[in-house]
Amino acid sequence: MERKVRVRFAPSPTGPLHIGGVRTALYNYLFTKKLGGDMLLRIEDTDQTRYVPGAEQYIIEALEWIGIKFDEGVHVGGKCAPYRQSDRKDLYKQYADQLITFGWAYYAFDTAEELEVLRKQYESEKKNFQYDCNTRLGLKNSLTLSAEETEKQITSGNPYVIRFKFPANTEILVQDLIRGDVRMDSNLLDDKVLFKSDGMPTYHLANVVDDHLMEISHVIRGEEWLPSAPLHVMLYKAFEWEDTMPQFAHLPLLLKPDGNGKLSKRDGDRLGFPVFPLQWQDPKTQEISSGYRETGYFPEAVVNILAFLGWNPGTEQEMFTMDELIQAFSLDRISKSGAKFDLEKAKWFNHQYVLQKTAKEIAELFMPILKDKGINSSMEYVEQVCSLSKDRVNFVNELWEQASFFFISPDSYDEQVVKKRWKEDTPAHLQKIIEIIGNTDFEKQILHDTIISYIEQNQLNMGQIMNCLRLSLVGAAKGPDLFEIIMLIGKNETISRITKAINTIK
RNA sequence: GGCCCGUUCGUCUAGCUGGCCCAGGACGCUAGGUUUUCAUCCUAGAAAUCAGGGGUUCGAAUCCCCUACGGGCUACCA
Repeated sequence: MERKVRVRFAPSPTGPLHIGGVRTALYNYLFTKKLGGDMLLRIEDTDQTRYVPGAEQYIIEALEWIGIKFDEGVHVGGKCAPYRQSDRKDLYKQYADQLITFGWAYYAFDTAEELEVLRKQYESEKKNFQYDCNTRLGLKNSLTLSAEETEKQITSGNPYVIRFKFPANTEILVQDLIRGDVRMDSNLLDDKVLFKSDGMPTYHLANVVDDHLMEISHVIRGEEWLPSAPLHVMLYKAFEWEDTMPQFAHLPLLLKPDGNGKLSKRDGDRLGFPVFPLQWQDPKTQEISSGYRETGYFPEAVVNILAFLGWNPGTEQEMFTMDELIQAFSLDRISKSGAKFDLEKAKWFNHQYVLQKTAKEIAELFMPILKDKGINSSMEYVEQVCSLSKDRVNFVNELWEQASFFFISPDSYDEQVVKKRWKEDTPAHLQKIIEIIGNTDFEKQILHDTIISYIEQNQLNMGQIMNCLRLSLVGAAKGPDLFEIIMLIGKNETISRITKAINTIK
């Protein structure tokens, strides 16, 4: 049976979406679009205690920035609406009840405190407590209580949860598109809570019910879900939805570049690179975490970086547009082991995109930064500056550091260069050059030739004069072609800067 | 502790159906070249005894087993 490909990205609004989540969304997107399928955004907010205001909006904005388009979802609607689990709350109970009716689940009345005591007790005996087929018969639930007692507990308003009843002695097979067949022994699995005492389903129930109702064909998610995949498989079986059970693909995790462990939200800016797509301010602590967007990464670059963290096309091509990625993507080229984020490579990718963009595109992004610095240059001028300088930076916001001299005369001069190049007779020669510039046609080639011939005629050291001239105009030994700079800043400014240098240095 | 997943240059990885691999590419690094500067760019180089040990085989990074290490999960969180 050919089924329409439908995937979903289903984050919890517990804070800013972390970059690993963005990658998961991206892989889902690439996969489904390659196959002409649908992409849905579902918000899994079944844990009211962890709800963070603004997080949902953040997720939507981040995904939009990165360039992932949704066919259905909280923000765009669709035939399976609503797409927010809290708005679907009333829907889940009947499914939990259905499971109970058919003996796949049971009510449990043990309080969190009671279970905690049990866990402590087991721990002190170096054992591990688990609510499972070995222990459930000794606990307070509808399996051990009589029907009347169970009924009484429920009607009297005592809090209860609904747990999945894992069958004993069963081997559960999870067929993973990335990892192959994974088998687990049902005796080792615990009876997970499906329905909480607050009337909300847990992830496991809501996830399976919604994926079924939304006709999801493939579940592509992080590897942290692999251990609970057997439960999900069993739920499909219990609901008799096996025919349309989605195929699973568990993605390798994104690891911390230093040390070990998976990259977490907590890592923040400790590692020198953002872990969030967009900047985020914690509504409670006001603490700000940097984002890729604000740091200066292009969304295309982030997509390219993320795509290569755990996947590769099998060719030598490294630069990919979103469309190219969609064409090239396939699940079987995803690696199995976790990937560490490489900051240097990330910068290199961004640099490649700076290179690719036109001076005009870069200028448009540089303009606001200039405004911030109090510079009011024309677009034409900024564009020319960018055309000369953009290849030298990884990020647009590094342009100021690299090209500020195009806008303001240097206030200081690199001491190293002064020490090495600025000699007794330098001012006199520069004075001559001022004259040359003043009296020669203000044209790049002519100016160049005239100054060079001056140097040659006087048998001067080329580097000496040229470097001092550069020092006067730029303030340091950096920047593009000297004559390009002169042409751009103009005759008067050039002369005034040289004069200023002569009067200032030494 | 238990269960599950993983392990090729510092990093991302190619290699998956065994010989073309004394392991290829990219980032980074080093050295040259271009640029009279810096950066870009170009070229070259160092860099993995394919986690270790056993098999299978004429032949293994590639197949099997064991061990070690790393990671994930083990909540009325997702």
